Amino acid sequence: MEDISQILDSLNPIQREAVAAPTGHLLILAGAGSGKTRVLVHRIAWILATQQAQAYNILAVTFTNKAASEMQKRINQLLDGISTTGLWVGTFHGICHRFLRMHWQEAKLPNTFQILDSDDQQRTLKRILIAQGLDEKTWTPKQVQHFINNHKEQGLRPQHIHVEAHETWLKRMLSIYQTYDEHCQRNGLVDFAELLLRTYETLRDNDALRNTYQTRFRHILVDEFQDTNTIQYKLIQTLVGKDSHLFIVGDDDQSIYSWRGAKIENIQRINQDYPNTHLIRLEQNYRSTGTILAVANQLIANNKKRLGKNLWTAGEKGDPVYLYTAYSDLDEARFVADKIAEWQGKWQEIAVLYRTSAQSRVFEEALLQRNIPYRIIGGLRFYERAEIKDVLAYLRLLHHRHNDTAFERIINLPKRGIGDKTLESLRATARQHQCSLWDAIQHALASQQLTKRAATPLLSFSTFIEELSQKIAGQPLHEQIKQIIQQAGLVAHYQKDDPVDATRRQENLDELQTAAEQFEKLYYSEPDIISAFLAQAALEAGEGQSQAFEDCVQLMTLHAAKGLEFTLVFLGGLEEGLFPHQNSIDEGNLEEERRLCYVGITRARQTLYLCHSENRAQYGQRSNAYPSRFIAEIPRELIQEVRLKTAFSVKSSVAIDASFQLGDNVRHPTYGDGVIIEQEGQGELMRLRVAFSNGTSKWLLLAYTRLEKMG
DNA sequence: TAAGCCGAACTTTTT
DNA sequence: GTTCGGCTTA
Repeated sequence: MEDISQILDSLNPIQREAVAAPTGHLLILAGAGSGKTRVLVHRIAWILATQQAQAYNILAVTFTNKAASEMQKRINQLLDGISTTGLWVGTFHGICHRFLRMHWQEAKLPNTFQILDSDDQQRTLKRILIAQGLDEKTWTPKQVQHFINNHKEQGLRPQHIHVEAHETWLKRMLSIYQTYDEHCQRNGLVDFAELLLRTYETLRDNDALRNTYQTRFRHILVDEFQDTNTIQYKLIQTLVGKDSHLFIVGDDDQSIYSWRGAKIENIQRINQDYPNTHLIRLEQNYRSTGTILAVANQLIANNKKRLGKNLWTAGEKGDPVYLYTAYSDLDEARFVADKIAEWQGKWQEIAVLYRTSAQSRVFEEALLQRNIPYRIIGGLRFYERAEIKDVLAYLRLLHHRHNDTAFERIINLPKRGIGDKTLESLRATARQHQCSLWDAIQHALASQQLTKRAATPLLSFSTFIEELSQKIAGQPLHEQIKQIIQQAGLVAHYQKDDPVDATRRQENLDELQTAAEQFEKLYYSEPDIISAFLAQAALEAGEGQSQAFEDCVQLMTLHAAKGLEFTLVFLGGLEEGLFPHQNSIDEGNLEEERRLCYVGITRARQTLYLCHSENRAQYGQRSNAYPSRFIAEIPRELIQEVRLKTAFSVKSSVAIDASFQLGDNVRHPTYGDGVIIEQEGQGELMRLRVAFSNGTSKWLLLAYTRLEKMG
């Protein structure tokens, strides 16, 4: 590239220092909104433009597909036509998958190995547990899944785990782990954690291969390093050769995934493991107002375990941060929705953030009532939807008859009269012959031991799959999918199963065909497009819903908000027990909750509303709630409390609004709208009987209730 | 075999 | 208060 300066010109001095740093290991502590992605992208462009290395020598790792594609896109923009062929940008899992596809022999995998997603893994484990005759109450698939993934993420195989003779629980767990691994190996299945562990082990044990990659990757860039788990860090360490340079970007204050195995210690360990690492802090924030940053800084300063960092901005102080004390969760939602309704800009500039997904419902209802379009981020993703997984299971089985996971999913979908009894005998046959369930059908039919009632549907299923397989052979991917949906009669099945959901499912199936068509266009040169498509479906589960409604208020959990920014942010449910969550309080994990709050606050560009409620319905129970300690940790002078303009009674206040009269329309934070139908007593002892629109009526002591007088 | 009823659980979730 | 999964009944 002729114009190297263009890569540096748009950066501030510290960003420039990071981007143009001489080779050597670098740790960039990048605060929220400090231009983290920008620095990563410009660093890659800088390396290429100054010809320190070829694209082929660079590896850039991210945590989400979104971040990876964003980075790839921005690199291409910046380099404007200069080839980046050979550059590896992807998620840990994506990169490991690629590696294992290339080196399946060294990794001791079949070249047709399939990825087992979380759901498939759980189903597989469930079958193993049942096969071993274990009590489902004591040995839940979920618990076992957690145990296995947890150990794989620490790089531990069953034989590495020390067990004492008396530890029966652990012994049994290890034996299940072992059985599961053997099952996967036999059937060419690789779960998410295995992608990483297998790659690590292959590189560790194969000197030639390791040397090749260590020599190749002269620049290894890692984003969101505070989120790496043990095996991910080990993998990185294995890739670092004597001429490799680490460029690590992270923010210890934004580490919010310890419950998922992320080790915040990794970022603190870098200096020990690579003593010559140069540390650079990016503290200038380009996102939020001075006040919002002050609030964030003050809050996070309460954490003890920090590398330390203070965000600042050259911009304005801006609005104060608002605090609204709601009477109930409904009132909180009403307030938020009313404020949103006043908004002059685009809906998509607004986010409502909360600690738990269950909180979204009241916000949804309030927004729905006001006809404000919204979108919930997170939840079930496209390729995780049952109907999508059903079709993909057919596709899998049609191309790999011995895939038992796929087989189990669709053997009786739609209903073919093959029930648990028949299936159980098939499983037994499969175990006995050490074969797949598909082959077990042939054995079972040949042995003539089945009743006619069981044999007939099995035979027709087997014929159906064979015929469909011949029919779709050689056809394009989207056509195969179309045929599967039609021939299997899936639409009719969903219609019968749940007529209300059927339309939505149908739409998703159409979407799947479109997605397949797009995939074909993009990867037309791929030799095995079916496998590639299936792998992508597992690794990149896609968005929750289509992007059709672009301009929407965004509702999401704080975890889902990481990395995003909005002009106007509402942070709801700041209550003890909810945020910080009770479990975190009990586990003494308050610092992570505080970081989560810090993440939430730093999402806001211009205006931030903090909300808490004095009363909240949870698990169908209504109870009192107390303001979160995080509110108390923010200096009062940075906060402006919001009060209602309408007449309302104030608990323990001197002035009790006496303007309530018979017949007045009122609103109660918990019970909703109503009319005053009786009145007795005076002053603080005044009691009002209110008939609510839900049909109930209640006596309310004015001094202790929170009634609002309506127009 | 399949539909319907009842009891238990319930933070966060990417790959 | 909802959802999921297991158990019972037709």
